[in-house]
Formats: sequence, C-alpha cells, structure tokens
Amino acid sequence: MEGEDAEQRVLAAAEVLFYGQGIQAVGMDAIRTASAVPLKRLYQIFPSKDSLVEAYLRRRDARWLSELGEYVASHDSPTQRVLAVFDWLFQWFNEPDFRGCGFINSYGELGARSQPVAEIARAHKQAFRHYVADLVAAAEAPSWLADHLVLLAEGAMSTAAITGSAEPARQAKDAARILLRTARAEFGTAQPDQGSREK
Amino acid sequence: MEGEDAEQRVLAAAEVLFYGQGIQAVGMDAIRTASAVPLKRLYQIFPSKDSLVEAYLRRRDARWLSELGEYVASHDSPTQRVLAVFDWLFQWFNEPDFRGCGFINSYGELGARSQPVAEIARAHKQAFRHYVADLVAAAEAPSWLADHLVLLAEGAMSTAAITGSAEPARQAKDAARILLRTARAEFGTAQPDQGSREK
DNA sequence: CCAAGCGGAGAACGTGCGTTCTCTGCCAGA
DNA sequence: TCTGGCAGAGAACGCACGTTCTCCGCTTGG
Repeated sequence: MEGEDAEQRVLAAAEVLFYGQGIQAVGMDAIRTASAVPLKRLYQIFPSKDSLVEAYLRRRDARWLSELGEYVASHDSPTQRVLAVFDWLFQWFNEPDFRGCGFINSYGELGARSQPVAEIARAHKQAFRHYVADLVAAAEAPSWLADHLVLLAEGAMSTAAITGSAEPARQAKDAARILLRTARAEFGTAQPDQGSREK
Repeated sequence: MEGEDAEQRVLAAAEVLFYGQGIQAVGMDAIRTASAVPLKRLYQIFPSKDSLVEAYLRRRDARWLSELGEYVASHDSPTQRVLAVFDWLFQWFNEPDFRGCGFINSYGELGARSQPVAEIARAHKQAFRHYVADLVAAAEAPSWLADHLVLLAEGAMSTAAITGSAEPARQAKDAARILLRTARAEFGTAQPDQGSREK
C-alpha cells in the first residue's frame, strides 16, 4: 500500500517548495510534479490547497521542535542546554536552503487572510517559548529570562534570513550568555551547579 | 497640477493595503479603488506592480527610520536614547493595524523570487543596525552591543506580530537594560571620550 | 477471455489579476 | 462654435492557478 507513501511524498514536496519559495508562489501543479503524485490522488489526500498548507505547517512545527529538542538533549548541564539552542540555530542558519522561520514567513504572507495559518504560527511560537522556559527553569534562572532568550532567538532567525549570514546566532548566544549570568546573579542562585558562578 | 497628489494617494493606499494584507493579496484594482486614481494614470506613474511595490518599500523604509529617529531624538541622555528605541517599538506595536515588520513580511513573501525586494529589505535592516550602532557608540558602549540590541528589537517585532501583544517591547527593553549595564561594566567606561575600544 | 471498475495523466473550466484598450465626455484653442 | 486631443471609467485580454473532469489502460474476478 503506497497510500501513506504518497502522502509523505506530497508533504515532503510541500515543505521544500512552500518553505523555499513562499506559499502563494507555489502552485498545486508544482507540488504534483515534485511529489510525482497525480492531482487526483493529491486532492483525495488534501481536499484543498489550504488543507495542504495547514498540514505542511503542522508537520514543520513538529519536526522543528523535535530536531531542536534532540540537539539540546545531547548536552549535559542545564546551562549548556540553554545555550545549545543557539548552537542549533547556528547550524540551521548554515543550511543552504535556510530562508528564515517558516512560521513568521507564513504569518506575514497569509496571517491577515487565513485564521488557521495565524493560529498555527501562534501555537508554534508559544510551544517554542514553553520549551525555552523549561530549559531556563532547569537552569535555575528566573522565568523572565525565557522571554529574553526567545526574543534573541527570533531576532536571530529574521536577521539571519535577510542578511544571509549565520552570524546572528553567535551574537544571540553571546547575549544569551550575558543575560543568563546576570539573571542568576540577581536571582541569587543557591545551586552553582557548574561552579560557573562569577562575581 | 495634481500629478504629485495622485502619486501620494497611490503610495498611501499601497502602504496601507500592502502592509495590512500582504503584497500578493492586494490587486492593482484595490489600489485604484483606495486611491481613487484611475488605472491609466496609475500605470503612468508606476509602470508595473513591481515598481509600485519597490516604491512602497522605499517609502516605508524612509518613514520608519525617520519616525524612530524623531522619537529617539526627543530624549536627552545617550543611554535614554538607546532605550527609547524600545519605547518607540512599544508604541508601534500598540497601533491597531500593527502587523509586524513590513520588510520581514515582504522578504518572506517575495524575497525568494524578487531580488529587488530582497535587496531593499537587506538595506533597511542594515540602516537600522547602523542607526542603533550610532546610539550605542554615543552611549559609550562596545559596538557589539548594537548587534545584541538589534536582535532583541527584531525578535520583539516578530513576536509582537504573531502574539498580537505589545509586551515583547517591554521584555526587549528589560533585556536591553541588562545588556547595556553589563556591557559598560565589562568595558570599563572610565574613558568617555570615544568608547571605541574593540574586543 | 471478458467485463467492470480503479488509478494515472493531463486537458478543461472558472476565476482572479496584471496590464492594455476602448469609448465617452470635456476643455483648449482657432 | 467647431475640433482635436486628453483624461476618466471600466471593459477586455491573456495568463496563471485551484479544482474538476475525461479518457484510457490496467487489473481482477468470473
């Protein structure tokens, strides 16, 4: 049974094309050609372009967070894990087809017209924030630090996309290190945890 | 002669519509209706939609930076000026038709297809970075602080757009305050003079 | 070997939109 | 007043694209 296979091929094609060129710039014909799934079958699986777009975003949301989580989990200390987020961003920005955050892009393109798209983007960013907040809590830093780190990460994505450089990830990591250190100092962290407590 | 007037009306309509709904979502007919400029005249002024889009972006670039500059200049001390950037963002985010950074949005929508759009977005972000760098230099902080503050500002724009809240501007300002304080402490602000000591 | 239906390939249809064209009325100058 | 052209309003054109339809070959059960 290749029904599953066809759906996966469509989603894979959609992700590459929608992310790489923008959603409105990609026609269903391009999806068909790239996935080698006939239009009839394509419309059996996804009854409209809108539904395919939503599926694309949901899939990307899940993959993005799981890849980030996997990378971060390979680090040991809570502090390292917080900073690993920015190392992962650096890697991502260096991928040749990096073109910014797919959710910010989709929101900018369709968010004003499509409530589902806006909602998925919002949910994705909220999930990311929660994930960072957990890392921050594990590193025994105040919860507002998570907001600051998220802003740095989001800014790095946009800036890296437009400038075409991965450097913003490094800059964001530097800033994150300073904020993390300062936050814990002000917070009066009882547990040094790494012995990396200065000042 | 109302030739000038027609052009201004077209640009005003284009800014509201393109920014508010996305570029591809707005047809030339909508521009015509909103500006009350007949299509014939419209195409005399802007020979194609692409050229109108570019004019829209260039005008928005100039206005955005000049409004920011005006607000910031109304503050006295160099430190206040640096932080005033985030107050201005807060005001902007609270405007009812705020929908994120028009350049990030345009880049996400068209940057992959249109080199001019990508170039204008890049130039805009570079100009913003230079502006912040000047403020940072005046506040006698190390130049890398400008990169950090720009990331916070960009992140605040995206996050405010997607969440629909102006709160990110406040969070970014808090983070900026910490980074500014820390940067000057580490930098040893003993010599006010130029503050141009690197790394 | 036959018939019935399923899946693939792409043509066809309707709509929206960027751009151009046509028609109509108005005003300048003789 | 007459005429020549200009500007406005919107129809028309061509194309792209989302969605549906048609045709055809293959398979599968009798």
